[in-house]
Amino acid sequence: MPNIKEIARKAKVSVATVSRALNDDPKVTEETKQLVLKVATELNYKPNIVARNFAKKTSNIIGLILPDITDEFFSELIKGVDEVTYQHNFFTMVISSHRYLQLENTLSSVLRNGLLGGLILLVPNISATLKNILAQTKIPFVIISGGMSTTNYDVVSVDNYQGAFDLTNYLIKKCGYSKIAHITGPSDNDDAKIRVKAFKDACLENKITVPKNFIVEGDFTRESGLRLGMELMSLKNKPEVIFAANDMMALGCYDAAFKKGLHIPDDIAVAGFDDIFVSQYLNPPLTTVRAQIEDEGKRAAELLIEKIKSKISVNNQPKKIKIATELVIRNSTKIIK
Amino acid sequence: MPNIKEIARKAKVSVATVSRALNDDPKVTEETKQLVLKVATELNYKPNIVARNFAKKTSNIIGLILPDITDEFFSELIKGVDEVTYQHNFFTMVISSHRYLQLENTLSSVLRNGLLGGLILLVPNISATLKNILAQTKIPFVIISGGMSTTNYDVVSVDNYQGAFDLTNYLIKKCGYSKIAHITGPSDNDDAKIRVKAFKDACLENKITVPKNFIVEGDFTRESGLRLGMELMSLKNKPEVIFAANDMMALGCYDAAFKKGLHIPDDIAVAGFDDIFVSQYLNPPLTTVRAQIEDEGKRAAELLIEKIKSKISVNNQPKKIKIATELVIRNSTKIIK
DNA sequence: AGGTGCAATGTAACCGTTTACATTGCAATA
DNA sequence: TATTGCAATGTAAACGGTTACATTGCACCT
Repeated sequence: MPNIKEIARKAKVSVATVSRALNDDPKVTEETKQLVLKVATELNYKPNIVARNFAKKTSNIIGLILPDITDEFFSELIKGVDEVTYQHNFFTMVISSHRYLQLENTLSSVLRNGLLGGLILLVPNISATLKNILAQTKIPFVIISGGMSTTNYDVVSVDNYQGAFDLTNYLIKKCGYSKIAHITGPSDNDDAKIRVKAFKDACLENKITVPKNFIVEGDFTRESGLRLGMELMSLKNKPEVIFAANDMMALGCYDAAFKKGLHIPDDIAVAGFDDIFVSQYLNPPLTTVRAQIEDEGKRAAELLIEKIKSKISVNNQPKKIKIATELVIRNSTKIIK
Repeated sequence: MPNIKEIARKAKVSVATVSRALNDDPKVTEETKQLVLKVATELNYKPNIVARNFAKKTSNIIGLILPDITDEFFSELIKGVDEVTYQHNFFTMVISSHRYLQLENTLSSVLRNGLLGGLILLVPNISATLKNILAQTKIPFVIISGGMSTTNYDVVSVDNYQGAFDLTNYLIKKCGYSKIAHITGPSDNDDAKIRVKAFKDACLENKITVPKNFIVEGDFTRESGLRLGMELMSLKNKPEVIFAANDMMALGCYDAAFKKGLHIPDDIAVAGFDDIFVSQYLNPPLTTVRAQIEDEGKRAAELLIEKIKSKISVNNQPKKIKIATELVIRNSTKIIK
């Protein structure tokens, strides 16, 4: 396995010159650069990245920390991240936080062992301990999270507010629904929180009053959608439409409607958020909100690499990137007015 | 950032002793080991993994090379791989081969730059150039691929044969279908090839003759399923059931049936392979074959780590691991006899 | 007591690359 | 011609570990 020493010998120059030539240092003559490159090619030389990272005390590996659960978004996200990192000669390392409690451990060791040149962190919210850990680290990072509230960080997030607002607004203004319920996500999840907020704001703006028992807390699972959907459909004065904070819970509502013998959208309408792959194939197809997840990954990676390359990040205004959403109207809701 | 030199100073021992203590070398006294560990903890020491990998000329990073396309399996696969690697103190690096032509390039540089300690390679088939590259590499690898034909490699694969055979057999023996068609995957895809083989064998064993025009080649996309489904359904003597080589093409057949005004399963039955998430929600739910993809990732990672740790792999008999499949019977097929 | 063997620890080379600093040699200048 | 300055290249230290080899000192043997 050839190294720069060998190239240096063959090209009759010093290792420093070889290193400089290979790194396009302007201080080396075009002539010697060509010579070095020629010899390197002849020897089929490949730089030892570990040695380089070690010497430079940097790394061209970007860590992508994912929550424990498997999610169909992840492969899109990973694809987006990897595409950008690859273009910039970086690598993508996927790290699942295997138990949530271990996230902090995993993180604090991974951040300090020199392996990573940057970090993309996908988290449901930013805990105090997490803040602590992030405060101590020197390597640049970007957070993918619903909450933009996290004022001091660079954050990429789906535009939950716009998406949920548009959908709610559509249900009220275009469809004519006035009895409208919402199944929220977990109360500690930033995405979920913002969707509730947008839902409430849209109702308020349209002068729709929402009874307390029309807003119920789920946990993004299908089971919770089923359970809470049953509850809502069992009310004496039941809603005309249920807006579930994600498609998975909307799916649970389909199950609930089936159990109650209710027809969607005639007896009860349902809408979701995410536009997971299955949604278009449901019977009826689900009205929902779509976000470009692959794009989210790309934007996060671009932002991170920008930070890595220009180390001025520190005192800069933190960047907030929102991934636009798009209303996807299908047949689980209808125009009733 | 503390390093072993600092620990050595504080503990009044040499760096060699520190290194040994941290690596659980039996040659160091329990007493000094405890002392070193105590000091290390006090200093909140984290080993520099890059330096270690560099010194040992090994790496605890496992590369997972994925094809360009986004697939819902990938996140399951990644999860399985990462879970195992994590348990063994390895990391998982995901590398998408961004254009198929670049796979060879990506690979040959990645294999030689010292970054990876092992490789899991997901490929539709093993080309000659790929064989060449793999022949030259020193680092251990495992292939995830449909074809077990690849005799000289360690391979983990879904048991395509058993799955396709069982399904075909079920359609004939249990359901009583005798006019049975098959939409294959791409002819250069090993998984697809084995599924066809199993389909034919099962038909043969049950003395069912399949007309030539009942076996048509798709490319695993929904569009090809639609197109070929239309073709098959337009035949004068059309099949009673279509076995599509994956669920995506089965989905296309649903579209085709809808266009032709045919009812599934009464006018035409459909079966698939993979049991993707959407299949259970189709109308009617799809009869198909399921494989444990996460398990596939785990097995591949386990096998690879075993190879890495015991470097005797070379002259050993190559390991062939098959991931069992399971018949999933739903309502897109029915018993007609 | 002196020698032997071995367990515990220390010393220093080494991994491949980068880079601060030193050196060289040539062109421009007085 | 001697001096200066700078561009090109060279020398060697440094990065943080691991490990071959050297050293130490103690227990055991004769």
